[in-house]
Amino acid sequence: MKDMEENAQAAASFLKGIASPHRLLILCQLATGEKSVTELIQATGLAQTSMSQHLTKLKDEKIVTFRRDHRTLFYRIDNDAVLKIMDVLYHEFCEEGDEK
Amino acid sequence: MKDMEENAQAAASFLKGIASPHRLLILCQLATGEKSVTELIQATGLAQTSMSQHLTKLKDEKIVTFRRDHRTLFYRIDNDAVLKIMDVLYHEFCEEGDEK
DNA sequence: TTTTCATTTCACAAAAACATGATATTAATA
DNA sequence: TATTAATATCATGTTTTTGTGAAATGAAAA
Repeated sequence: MKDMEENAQAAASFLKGIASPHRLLILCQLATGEKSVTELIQATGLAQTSMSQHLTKLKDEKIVTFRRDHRTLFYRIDNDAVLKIMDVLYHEFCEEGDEK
Repeated sequence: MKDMEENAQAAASFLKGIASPHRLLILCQLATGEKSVTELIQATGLAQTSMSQHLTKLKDEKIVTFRRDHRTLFYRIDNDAVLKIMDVLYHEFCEEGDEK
């Protein structure tokens, strides 16, 4: 095991990649399968530039990858940890588990 | 299920509560059991004021709680989701699963 | 009841994150 | 090859986070 501070730094950097309402929305869209940038823009209502920057951040953190088909880029989730975390978040924030 | 944007906002706010190297370090300390603020300061090397502000943020997000014993406050983790996420992070960033 | 200990709150500066508009790139089509 | 479609990059202003020093609070001990 490496130095705890380094681990914490790496883990925090990864978490910051997800810790944004807009990026979570993007990830929710991608959870159902790969999507083009245009599709993501339509589904989320984000501005084009903003979308592009969010995707860049997700790429930087190795959370998503993409493939090109002609002039369209299709993004997809490519990270097990993020899927597990999204599962936790789903149960915690998206299910109405409050009424017994 | 409520509105997706609201869920994303709530989940992101929660994630931001954890997405900091220093707060992860604090949470790692608390993972082994409750600790006083002074103990946390010693274990992490953070400045006193900074520690207090991080703890405030963790309290705001309902990630930790505390009890008072005389003039000492003992903090502890009080959130299932955060424990699950820490487990994922541990396997991803703190284990040397890269050799072999 | 004054002092001390443990901790929080306040005020402010520095750094990081975010959104937006303008421009660039890349691939395809006319 | 000039144009258009899909997307990325750049520059910039704003907001949010973070750290630090100074002052405040609250509970015990002297």
